[in-house]
Amino acid sequence: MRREERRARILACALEVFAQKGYHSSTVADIIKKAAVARGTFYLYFKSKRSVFDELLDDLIAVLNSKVRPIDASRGHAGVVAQMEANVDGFMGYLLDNPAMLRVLLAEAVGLDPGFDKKMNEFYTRFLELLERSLNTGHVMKVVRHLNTKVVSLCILGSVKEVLYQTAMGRNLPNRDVMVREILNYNIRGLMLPEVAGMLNYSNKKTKKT
Amino acid sequence: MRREERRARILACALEVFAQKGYHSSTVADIIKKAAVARGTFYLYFKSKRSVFDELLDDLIAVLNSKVRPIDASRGHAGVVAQMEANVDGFMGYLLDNPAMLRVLLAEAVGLDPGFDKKMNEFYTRFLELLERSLNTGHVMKVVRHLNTKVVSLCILGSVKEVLYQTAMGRNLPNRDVMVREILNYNIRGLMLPEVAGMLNYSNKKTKKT
Amino acid sequence: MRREERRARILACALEVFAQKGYHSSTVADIIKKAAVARGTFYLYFKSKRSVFDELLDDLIAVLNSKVRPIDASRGHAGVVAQMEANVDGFMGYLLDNPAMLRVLLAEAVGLDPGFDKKMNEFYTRFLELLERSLNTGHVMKVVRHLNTKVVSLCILGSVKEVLYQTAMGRNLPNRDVMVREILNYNIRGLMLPEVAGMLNYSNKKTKKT
Amino acid sequence: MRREERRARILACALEVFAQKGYHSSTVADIIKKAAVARGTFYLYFKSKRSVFDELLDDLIAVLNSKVRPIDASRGHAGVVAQMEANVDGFMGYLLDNPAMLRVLLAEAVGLDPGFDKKMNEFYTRFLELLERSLNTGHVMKVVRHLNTKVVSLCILGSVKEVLYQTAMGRNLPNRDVMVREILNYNIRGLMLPEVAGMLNYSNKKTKKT
DNA sequence: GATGAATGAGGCTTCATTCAT
DNA sequence: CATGAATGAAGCCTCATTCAT
Repeated sequence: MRREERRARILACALEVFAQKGYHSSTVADIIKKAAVARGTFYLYFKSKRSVFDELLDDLIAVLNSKVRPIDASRGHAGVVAQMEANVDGFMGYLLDNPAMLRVLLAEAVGLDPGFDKKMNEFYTRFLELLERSLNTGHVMKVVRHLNTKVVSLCILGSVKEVLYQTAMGRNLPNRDVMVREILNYNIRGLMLPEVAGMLNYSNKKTKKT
Repeated sequence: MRREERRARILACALEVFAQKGYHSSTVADIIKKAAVARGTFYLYFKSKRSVFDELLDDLIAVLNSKVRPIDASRGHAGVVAQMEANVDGFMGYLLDNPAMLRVLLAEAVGLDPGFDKKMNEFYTRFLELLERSLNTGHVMKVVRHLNTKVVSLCILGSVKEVLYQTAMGRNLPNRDVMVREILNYNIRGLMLPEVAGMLNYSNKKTKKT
Repeated sequence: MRREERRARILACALEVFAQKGYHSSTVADIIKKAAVARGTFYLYFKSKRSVFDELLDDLIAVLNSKVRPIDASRGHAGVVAQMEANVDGFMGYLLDNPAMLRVLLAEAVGLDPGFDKKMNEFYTRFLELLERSLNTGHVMKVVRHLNTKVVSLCILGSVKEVLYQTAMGRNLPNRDVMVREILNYNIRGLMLPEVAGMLNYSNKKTKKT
Repeated sequence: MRREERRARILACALEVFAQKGYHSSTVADIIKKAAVARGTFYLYFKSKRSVFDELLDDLIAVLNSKVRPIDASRGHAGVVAQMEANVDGFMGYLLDNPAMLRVLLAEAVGLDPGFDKKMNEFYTRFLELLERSLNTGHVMKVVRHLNTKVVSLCILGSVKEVLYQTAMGRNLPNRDVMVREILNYNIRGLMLPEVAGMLNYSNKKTKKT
């Protein structure tokens, strides 16, 4: 009991420190100072500085994975949108409520080293597969237009990530509800008025390239 | 002349090293080894390891800034799309042709330290302002639907960045033309078939929140 | 307790090293080798190589300051001489008993950098003010002849310093008692026989200059 | 001709630089910048940074040696004083007219390394021998009182050096004439009024020591 | 378990000197 | 001769990790 508390305290303090100073600039000294434990104690609970970050990221990934569910297209259009909303809202909500986690995920865990890159890659892959599956289902159900699921899944992911990333970096943005609604509308409808978009047949145009 | 070559060689090698190992894991030793120059030579051309990265990033930012132009909505719908394509293609094209730059921008320069964060923030701010202006113009010209320009600009930026980011991380994706086309279509039209999207009036729904 | 011992050990070894090789030629490697501690240990106790020297000098200055007291002329001629002797003997005694300190003060701390120069300047200023005050008092008490206290204070200080300095540089000199006695007599009486000195009225001569 | 000029220019600039920043803080870059010659040129004229300092010091020592002559006591008391004055004035005058030399001699060349220490030692030894000889002669001629020539020679040297040293360190002092006169009076007469000094028989007292 | 002192590998930078043009 | 680019040895300091108490 005591043991788990101590461990959790260190973990929580490490999160704060990493979020504030970044992984590389954070020292074990920073963490133990904030956690008010001795240096040796830190290594009693964790193998290394790196393993603490690892665990934080693993926990975060597990939580986020639980926030997103594949979309069941059989429940009608409104149902699809509701599920999309639930996913975006769940994912964003958790991170916006935990700004330290947000920073760690989108700023500090990026480009750290090949090991982390792999972990992040797997994490995103799960989301992307889920998105692709949802898009495919949607297409079959005549809800989603014809599109390249691989690329568009990335676009969807990117639209959510960027809003969160810029939030983490301190950009001044509307509140959560507005952000979620705008992201969903953007994803559902794109940018243009339907009558204009309908006039374009960009998708059939031959794109010339260098 | 010789002088500039030497400098460029070191810069290029540093770019490779940074792209491969990340800023923090890269050492001056790595760079000079790759460039086959002596340690002192490095410091003859650059003030510090940090200043090399700085310069690489500044150069990259300058190039990318030149690749993107605000959209002139007065040239008709097709013109707008062509300009969007030119922007996306120019931006992505340069980075896809320079994978090391791509990695540095989207993976290695993220969360490095407050100084770099500021620089990146300014860089993205310029793009976002440009996007916002374009969206506003488009809205006035009755091309772009009613939307929150701040949030949607981030979505647009994010959709491009994520495709590039995952490319940099080695995800297997279609070729450049397909990616550009899909990104544009995604941005113009969103995900859903127009008839379906038209049935939804999500934007008017009251979103409840915790 | 152990902690202070360790610190003192490093400090003592650093003193030896500085005395032997001079500040600039001494490396942290030299110090830790002599102290038989690891590199990191050194920095556990001291901020930098410079700070060790700083501390040695500060300690030395504090000790030396305590060795010298202003002269109370009210205790008669013999009393004045006794106080002069106590001062010279206390000052010289400590340094002659600590040859490393002696070398550091008079050889290694000279012309190191503006920061040290300032410290040394303050140190000497305290002595000089004390000397000036004593000379003034002595003059009022009709013990000390008419003289320029500023210049003569320097002369007194210099006579002591030079004897110590040359001792530090290895010049073969008489033992401490003889040195103290000779310095005192020199300061009290000057060089010449009183009857000769009395015949001169040099101080009234007009000195011509280029 | 040209060759000697260039050499002299470098030497002069090096002197300025050494005087201003000290030997260790001065870099070859500083010197060549001030002299406006190329790096390679510097090494065309001098073997090393160290050898420049060496030469400066050697030159200075030669000049100073020429300024001081042994005292011929046969010319009467006034003559002795005149010769003392000539020596002190010559020595001090040159250094006060060349503040850079002054700083180099008394601040920068102190405790540099064993090689310089040796050179300085030889330099001072010459002076001290000269002083000792003069004192001995003076004693024989019944001009100088009974004293320990070794120690008192150091005192004399020290009184001059300290005044110069503190001048070099920027202490505010009277003009040259006053300084010379005060130093001479101090050396001839000591501190005390003759009648007081005469009452003391300090030199016969037994000095007790630890 | 808990502590915190000790460790030492490893990184960045400086600068006197050399050498090809 | 003059130049200045190139060199690399050497020094300082940090900080993750270990270990004796």
